[in-house]
Amino acid sequence: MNDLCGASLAAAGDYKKVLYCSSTAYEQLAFCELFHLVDTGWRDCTSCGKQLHCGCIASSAFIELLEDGGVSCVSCSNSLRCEPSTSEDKPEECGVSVENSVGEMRSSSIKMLKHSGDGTGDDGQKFFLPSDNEDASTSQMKQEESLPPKGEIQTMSTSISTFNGTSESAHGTKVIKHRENTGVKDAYGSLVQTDLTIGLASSSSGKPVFLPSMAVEESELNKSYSSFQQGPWSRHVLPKVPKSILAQGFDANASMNSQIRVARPPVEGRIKNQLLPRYWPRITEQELQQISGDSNATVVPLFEKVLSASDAGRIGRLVLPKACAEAYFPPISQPEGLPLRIQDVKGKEWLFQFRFWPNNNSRMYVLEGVTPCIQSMQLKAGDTVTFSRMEPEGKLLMGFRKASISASMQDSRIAAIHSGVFPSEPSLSGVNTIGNLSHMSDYSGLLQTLKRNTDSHLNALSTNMNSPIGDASRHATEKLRSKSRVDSFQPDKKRSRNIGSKSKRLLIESQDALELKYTWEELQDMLSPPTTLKPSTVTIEDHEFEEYGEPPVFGKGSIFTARLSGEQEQWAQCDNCSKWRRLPVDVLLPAKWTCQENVWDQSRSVCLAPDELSPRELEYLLGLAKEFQKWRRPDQSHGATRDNLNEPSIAATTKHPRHRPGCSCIVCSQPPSGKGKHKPNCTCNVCMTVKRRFKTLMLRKQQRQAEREAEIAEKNQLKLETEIEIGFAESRSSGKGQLDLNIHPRRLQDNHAKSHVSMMSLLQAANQPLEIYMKQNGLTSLISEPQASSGSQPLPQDIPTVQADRQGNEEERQGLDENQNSS
DNA sequence: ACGTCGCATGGGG
DNA sequence: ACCCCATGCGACG
Repeated sequence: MNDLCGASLAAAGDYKKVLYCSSTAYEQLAFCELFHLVDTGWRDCTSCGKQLHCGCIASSAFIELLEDGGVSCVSCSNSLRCEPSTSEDKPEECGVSVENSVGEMRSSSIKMLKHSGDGTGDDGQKFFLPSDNEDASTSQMKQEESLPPKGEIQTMSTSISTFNGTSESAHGTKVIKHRENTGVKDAYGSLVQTDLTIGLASSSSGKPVFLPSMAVEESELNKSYSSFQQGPWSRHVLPKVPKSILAQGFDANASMNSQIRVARPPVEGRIKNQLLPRYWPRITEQELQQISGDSNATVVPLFEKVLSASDAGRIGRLVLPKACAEAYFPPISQPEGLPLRIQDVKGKEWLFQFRFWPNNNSRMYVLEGVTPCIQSMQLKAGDTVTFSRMEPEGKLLMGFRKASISASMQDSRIAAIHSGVFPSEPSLSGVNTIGNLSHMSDYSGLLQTLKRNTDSHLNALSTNMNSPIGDASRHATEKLRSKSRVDSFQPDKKRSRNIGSKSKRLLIESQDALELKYTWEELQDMLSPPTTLKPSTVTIEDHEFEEYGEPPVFGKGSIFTARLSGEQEQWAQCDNCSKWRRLPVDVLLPAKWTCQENVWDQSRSVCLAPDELSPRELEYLLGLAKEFQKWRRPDQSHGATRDNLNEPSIAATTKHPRHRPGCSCIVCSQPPSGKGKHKPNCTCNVCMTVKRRFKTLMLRKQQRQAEREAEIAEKNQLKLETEIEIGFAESRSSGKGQLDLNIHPRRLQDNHAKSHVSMMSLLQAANQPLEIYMKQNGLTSLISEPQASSGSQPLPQDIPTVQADRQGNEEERQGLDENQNSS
């Protein structure tokens, strides 16, 4: 366990002592929790040697530190003392079972902390955290474990709800707390107050940093990323830290106090030191109540298991952890075992065969016949089943928890890829934009983007990621913690684990595969406040918070472009002169960047150098970025749905009345007049769409015509040669023709005079490549020629078209198919 | 051929 | 080295 505490471990012994025998420092208590709880959940006081744990089932989340040095269980209200006692079997003493509490702690307003430096002018330490607007339901979804990354950022945490104010421990650790009402009710029905705590921490490098407790838990960010998407985002600027404090090199931090999912150590003595924490029940009080219903019975959580692929598969066998089976299920001596009745949450009783297989002089326990039950709960690999026991009758109960992170992980993955640092594929599309390094609306995306930066094949891996598994992140964190920093940058095949356990046979790529390769310090260094908005300032206890409506900016905002030639570029804006400079695609810029740092183009390495982009080109470029952002935040883009977001970067047009931003109709799909030119054989999405739609239109017309002809035939008007027409929209300023396939059939009647196409030519047209058709009709391009650039070095003729990554293209294809089907 | 049963294998802690 | 356990796989019906 030593490695969990990093440099501060030496103090552990003392702290343990303080923890139970002194009334002093909250942070010390929490610190002990951090390193100690990972073990078994039981702890012993170093002075009296006694194991402390509260046997009260409901109490494991909170304790209260009493003024006289005692500890009080919030739930059972037992006041506990660290006095030598012989009654070890009685749960009269309450340690704290807050094994997960730190990970659950949430700041409701500190999102980014910036430490003010140690007087040496350091300004690089920033800690961003997103807002935490989670509600009770998201809180319920989480499972967590809170362990600080070893040797990276060491934190301690407090979760004492009674403390409010500023304290300074004998070790110079400063903790400032501010209490907020979150509006969320805890399992006891009380409003949850969030204690916003700011602590002084130090990094392994010895540099002090400020950070909230959330920062200790990267996986938390993954798991609850969806709740992070909304602001505000805050930055806390702390006053200068006295060197006397810094010299302590000690870690404090911050924490919140909330109703949480708590890992409960085994309730039965015979197993308490054997059961792996991964099996500890993490059921919440609410869930327990759900299970027990209105009855007065007590529900004792026993254990839980993350379903493996084979557990959830069709074999219908759920492998039980050996220790759990032997501890909580009836003893069996024959492999055939016993039938076992287990009641589910709905009250339905299931009959399973509880048995074992002899295995290497051991046993492997399984529940057989679980398929119907698993299916009725709609569980799949990665979800968690929980086992409890109703007391006093002893009835076995089972519940479940879905792997709630799946969706958000998926989304975040998409988001990450769309904001990819290094687009890994040549552009397939003429018009897509990637807001590279732009506002990150989620950390998960950010983290994965970072990951992507160093591990390009991850993308391929994550493509196979069907269902990220909740528990896996815990392992990821454990792994992260146990790795040296250097190691964390090395390729590591062991990382491709999954489903909370250990087989590489599993098909599902877990979050583990997305494991962070950056420490929080490194990561936070890449964050800076959003440049677009002025923060509002709030002062809490002399501490100033800047609150932003936007997430922090990761690195330097830039725009990725790709030309039809396949050439990729990146455009970034100078912080001094605001000119946009063209950069290599693989450049990662710091948050602050100026022309002077433009080492890639000496002729534009000073602000005086002229803009490479004409105003018009720039407008277009920014339009792309803007559209991309809208796409990233569909809720702000007037109801755009996934379907019509497939070509997100299309600059706005008003070409047709029903156009909405994000509209993927063919009219809107075309770049604005004067921008871009696609070759006849271009297979980009837009052109393919044009072609498909053209073909569809032709077929429809053919169909309509056939119907009409049938009518005509009925009327014996045999000689009528039917003509229908195809409307060609007048091109805009360029005067070149553009295909307007959005013309409503009815409108065709009105345009009768324009062009007439016989049935035969129609059929031909529908079956020949579009470009041939166009050539025959005097059309050279779907998209008109670009305007001449006004810049001294004109943009290549194919205007930056921003690239689509794999995911984007997949979505596009899907979307196009949908369009196709619905049209 | 296919599903089930019982065990075997082997990765990983 | 030992144990756990995810899942592979042969035998069987």
